[in-house]
Amino acid sequence: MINRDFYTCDGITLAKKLLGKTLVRRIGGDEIGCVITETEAYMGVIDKASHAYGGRMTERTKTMYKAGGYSYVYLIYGMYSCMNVTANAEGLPEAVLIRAVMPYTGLDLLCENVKKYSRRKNLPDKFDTLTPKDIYSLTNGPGKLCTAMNITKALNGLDMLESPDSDFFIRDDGFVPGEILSGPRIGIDYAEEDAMKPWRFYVNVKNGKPDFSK
DNA sequence: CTACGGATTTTCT
DNA sequence: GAAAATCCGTAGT
Repeated sequence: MINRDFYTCDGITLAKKLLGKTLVRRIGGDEIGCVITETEAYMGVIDKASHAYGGRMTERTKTMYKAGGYSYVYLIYGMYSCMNVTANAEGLPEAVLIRAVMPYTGLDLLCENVKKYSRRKNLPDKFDTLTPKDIYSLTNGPGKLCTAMNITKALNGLDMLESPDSDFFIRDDGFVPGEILSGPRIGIDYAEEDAMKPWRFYVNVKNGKPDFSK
């Protein structure tokens, strides 16, 4: 089982370690499990792209200052949630944004959520005929994966360590990434010199099939 | 394939 | 009052 030490490292290290781990959401006794394929590191007070740049401490950002392994969920552009995991020790506001996942368990429930909460109009009537590429397109963005897994601000600040009564946590199901690629982070043009830093990490995904061995 | 605008509301200045 | 760690449909190449 993943323990606290796993999260007690800098954000860049954690962003790479989270690739291949399973984000688990339980709703009404059913489980949705999605394997993480893309992450971004936000490096706290020294990172102009970070909400906590310069030590900013507001109602929103205070959960970033928690110890490693807690959820940081916030609303972006008025309509989408973004899911992060805090990194490093308490008082160091580093975090890892989860940018994309691959649906693994609970696909039916996941598809129900997309139908209920997504603004997409061109959804197929029958989800059981979806190709791997179609399925991956339901969760290949930070807002999309939160819609599909019904992750909202109500889940902000929760401990992501696995426990029997938790309905939101991270688990190791044994997926091992192949080559880990990296590049600049997305949507942070305002961050000046930090906008170029290669702090986005991802595995290659071909036709909806990520580069994992198990 | 790329480019653009609209949706929508919390958060911070 | 403006910006925001985004997504989706439409139009153009």
